[in-house]
Amino acid sequence: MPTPRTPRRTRTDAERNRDRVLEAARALFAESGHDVQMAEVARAASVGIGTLYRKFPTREALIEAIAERRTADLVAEARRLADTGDPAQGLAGFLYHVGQVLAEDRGMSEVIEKAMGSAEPRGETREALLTVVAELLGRARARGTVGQDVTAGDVNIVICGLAAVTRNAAGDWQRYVEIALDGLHPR
Amino acid sequence: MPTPRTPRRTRTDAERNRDRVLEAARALFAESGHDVQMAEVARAASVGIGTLYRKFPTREALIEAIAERRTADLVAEARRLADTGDPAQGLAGFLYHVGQVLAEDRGMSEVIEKAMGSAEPRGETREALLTVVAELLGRARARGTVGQDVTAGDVNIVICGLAAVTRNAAGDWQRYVEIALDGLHPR
DNA sequence: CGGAATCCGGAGTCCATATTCCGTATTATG
DNA sequence: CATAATACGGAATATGGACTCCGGATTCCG
Repeated sequence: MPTPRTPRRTRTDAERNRDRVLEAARALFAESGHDVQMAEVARAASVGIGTLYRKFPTREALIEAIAERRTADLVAEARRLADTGDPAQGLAGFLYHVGQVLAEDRGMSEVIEKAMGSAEPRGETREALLTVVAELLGRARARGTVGQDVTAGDVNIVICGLAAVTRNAAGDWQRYVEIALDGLHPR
Repeated sequence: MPTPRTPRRTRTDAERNRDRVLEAARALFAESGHDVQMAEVARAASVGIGTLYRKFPTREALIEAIAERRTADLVAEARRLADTGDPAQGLAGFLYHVGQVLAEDRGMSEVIEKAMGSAEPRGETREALLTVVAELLGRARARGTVGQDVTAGDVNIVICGLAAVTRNAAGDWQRYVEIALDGLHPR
């Protein structure tokens, strides 16, 4: 009789290492963007390169895993703001929040720039982000905070630009948000 | 008696090849950004790799040479717009012009994003660009097209964002310019 | 033309990095 | 504990691409 298969529990050290890698990579990517060397990630995680690759078979996979997480956080915050009735928050609050996050995370600014810009936002999380943003916009429009003619696409390109600004003129992103918000206001 | 040095004229084929490289690189960079392979540039220029490297000892040097040229063109156009008295032109006209150019030149969008964003715009041409933009802003402010509180830095970050938009959402950059311009308008 | 003086081409060198492989070490069960 | 099942580390390998080198081709000058 073959295949008695009793699937053991995942080894605790394996799980711990996975977390270490994720955390180290998150920090490095935030600091220097996605072109960090895999070896450096392994070192920062106090893990062998072999282990790193067992967890994430490809650099792409690692980047993707982290992008997914962080995007989910963004979505969560957007939902929170959407539910909060606070008029001062909503879309505007979200833009400031995104600016804050991207200014401290170069890797994410790269992810978001692409996600908001291009027409192929692979991954359901990235899709979810577009959805909440659209909802945020809907509320803002209903409240009269932004013009009736403002589209979701408009907001997306504003965020796309925001990503570039946080990446290159880290100190002035708030001013950028102000200008963009003014530009979206009903005339 | 050594060193009688009679410096010959540059060989015509050498000059021709230099132009070919410059043109080929411009086209390739415009199409795919700066991460094109040197070998590909040589091929496109119908020139050997050795020749390519004799003209431009480094990939950096090649990129720089082209960036310089194209930036100079931008400066020239800005000057033209500044001198034209047409109220409809000026800063606004320049932003549309930049959008147009960057939308068709990925390489330039990379250059401009950095030039307008960071605080170290190496090269006098890049410096000149900042200067004309400031002048354009001055006139727009005088004319009341933009708010009195708008600074040169504000315009720079707007252009920085524009670069990202042309690169990722090529179709919507005009809308971005509209929004930004609205955002800069006096309230 | 003749022969320097200059250039040209592109195979080959070199190096940085991602990714693989496998002998050991660690952990989960019974 | 014994032992199979899993995971680990990191040297070794594979790959991609920038840059070098030099014998051969061109062009300039008198």
